[in-house]
Amino acid sequence: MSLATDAADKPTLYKRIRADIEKRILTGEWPPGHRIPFEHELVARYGCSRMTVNKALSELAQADLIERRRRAGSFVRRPQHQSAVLKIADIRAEITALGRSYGYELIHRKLRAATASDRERLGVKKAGKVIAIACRHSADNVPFAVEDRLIDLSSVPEAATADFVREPPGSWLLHHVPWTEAEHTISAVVADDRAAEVLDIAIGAPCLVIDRYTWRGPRTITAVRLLYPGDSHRLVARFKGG
Amino acid sequence: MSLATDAADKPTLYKRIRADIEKRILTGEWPPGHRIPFEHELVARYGCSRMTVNKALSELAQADLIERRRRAGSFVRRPQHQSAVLKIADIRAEITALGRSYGYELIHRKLRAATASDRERLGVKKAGKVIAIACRHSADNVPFAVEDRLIDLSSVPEAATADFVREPPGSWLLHHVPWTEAEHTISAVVADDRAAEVLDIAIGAPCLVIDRYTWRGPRTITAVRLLYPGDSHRLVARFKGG
DNA sequence: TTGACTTATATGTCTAGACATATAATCGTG
DNA sequence: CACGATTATATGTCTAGACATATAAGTCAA
Repeated sequence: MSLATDAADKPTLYKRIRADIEKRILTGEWPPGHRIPFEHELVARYGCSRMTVNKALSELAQADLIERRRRAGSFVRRPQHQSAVLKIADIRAEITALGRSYGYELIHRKLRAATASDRERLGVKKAGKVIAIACRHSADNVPFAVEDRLIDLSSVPEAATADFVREPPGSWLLHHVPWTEAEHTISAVVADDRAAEVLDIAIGAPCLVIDRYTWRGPRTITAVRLLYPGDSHRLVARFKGG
Repeated sequence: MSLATDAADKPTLYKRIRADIEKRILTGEWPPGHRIPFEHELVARYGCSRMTVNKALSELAQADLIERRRRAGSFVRRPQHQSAVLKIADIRAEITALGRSYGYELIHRKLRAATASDRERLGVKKAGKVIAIACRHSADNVPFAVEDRLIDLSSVPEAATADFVREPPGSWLLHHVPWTEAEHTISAVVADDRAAEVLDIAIGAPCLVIDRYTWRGPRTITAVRLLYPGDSHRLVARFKGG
């Protein structure tokens, strides 16, 4: 028999320290505001060097589980209910993850000079060209979401050469634009006649709306509105405690 | 003069290394998949020890900006659009932050033995007592949200002694229960007659729903449903890039 | 009491090494 | 060519120190 004696091969020491402290916080044994043992105390308790406990504490601080204050010590932070991690999966991934077949359909694609309302929606001042796209995503041939998108061509000139007939613009952008930042706004509306027709639902049915605004550095990339039938779609946000 | 040659007191070295790399990723100079210089190369470039560049790279890895692979190197990860930080503020804080006056009203509070549907909603198997609460939050005396909550008394026995007449249950729990985890589910519905009456909106108006399920370790704490008039409330989730 | 000054101390950062370990790449062999 | 064994190497973890620095706490004078 090899050397895996008991539980799994123990993780590294700093991870064990980190997990020990995390457990005491999670169970409430060390409530918010509680002062965690000083580094030199943990050094004594675990018989290791200060750098090792420092690494454990630094990671806990980066995860917002504790707060470190010079000369004072490290303290358990109070839970941040107001901050949760929202998973907004790529639509294709979301549908295939459910074991359903993904379908995509371009409704229209238009290249045009940015109108005033385009500029407002993209948050840019200068005139320029944009691509306006409407398309539909479906699962097992049932409409799943309708997408309404604007791409700023001055930020993504390559987009002019893509026709978006086979590949959804979201996936195309993901593969052609480097790292981006994004902001999502979630709201609820009732389906108007156009949405009702495209999604094959009743006029007045509740819909979940995600408006996603994406940019890189100071440059706007794209603004997109996704409309989901309210009874078939939910967003799940999980609080991240480490 | 010491060795701080140019600009202001530069941040610490590892932070500068981290920022340098981050910038190249953000601008797209190093696209997803690109191999970041090896630690020993960065050591040479910055003239520091390996621990210093290791700390910079470890933090970038913890922030999911890069991926580290033994023997292979460190690589820029592709943007994780599917993960965003959702701010779900405390309702009182949210309203007062808008400069409006906060109002709270208890509609009913009932202590009872858990019914089958209570147990299902809380995700517990054993019978026990619960508190069921309905209340309303308002801004400048206009209904803002209606709250429907279940508290598991076997997890939070002290809740039996709180009347929730002045203090909303969310805020009470925040101050009486240690660290918790939570899961939020967001969906859209139309107002039924009861919701329409409490929120003073039309029947059939769109509403945003947040279902929050909170627990600590294995113990369920509370399940709450918040219903917001769809035209007056939005959730904002910002992509966290580090 | 209050404000200015001093001191003690916990964290923040860094070094120049060390050994461990996973794995990409290479080499041999059937 | 296929596949197993070997090797090289980049990262992972750790040490025993060092000095820097912010700041809580104490000291002292106005």
